[in-house]
Amino acid sequence: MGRAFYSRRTEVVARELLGKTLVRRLGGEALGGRIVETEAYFGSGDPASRAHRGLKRYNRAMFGEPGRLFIYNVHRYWMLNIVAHRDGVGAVLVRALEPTLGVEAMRRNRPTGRLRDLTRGPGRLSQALAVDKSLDGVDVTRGESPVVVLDSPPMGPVARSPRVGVTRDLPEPYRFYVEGNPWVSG
DNA sequence: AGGAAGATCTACT
DNA sequence: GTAGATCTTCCTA
Repeated sequence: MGRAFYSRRTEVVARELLGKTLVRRLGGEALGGRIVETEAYFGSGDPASRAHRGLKRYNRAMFGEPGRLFIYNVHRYWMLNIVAHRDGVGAVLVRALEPTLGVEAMRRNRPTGRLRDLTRGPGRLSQALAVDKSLDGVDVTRGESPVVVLDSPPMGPVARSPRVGVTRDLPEPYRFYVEGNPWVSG
């Protein structure tokens, strides 16, 4: 997907990323899968957002060019976001994948019994794809990047709900997911 | 230098 | 279904 795809309202991009294929290039292999769950986060008006209290060193990617990764830590995990906004500030948290590529390599990164637990949830997904802060700012619209997003056919009915785990949410629901998909968290 | 928060996960019961 | 671990970053002193 190109720059124009991400240069739209954050919630539109969050909705349209469902079904797309997220690919992580690692050691000559391609790992990843179909995006089945996302959330939209905004700028100063969003109390749950990392951008809420203004520009810091660690969140500068979120204020920048759409189509770049914004990686940030919570507890001991890394959250993978793609910067997406038209006016203001925003990013889309990728919360879950249905694994389709490099399953063996992902299991090496994140040993787990159940395939279902491989990429269900933002922390698990980042472990399986070996995502950490070093990928902050990577441009996913460039073909040679270590993370890219490929267009893919739609997957099924989309539902929305309040965002997961946030202490202070917005009145509108900003979580989007593919209804009934086993890799959706929660 | 130390404390607190946080968009989580695991391992119990 | 709930308690506790764990780590990066920020804030205050």
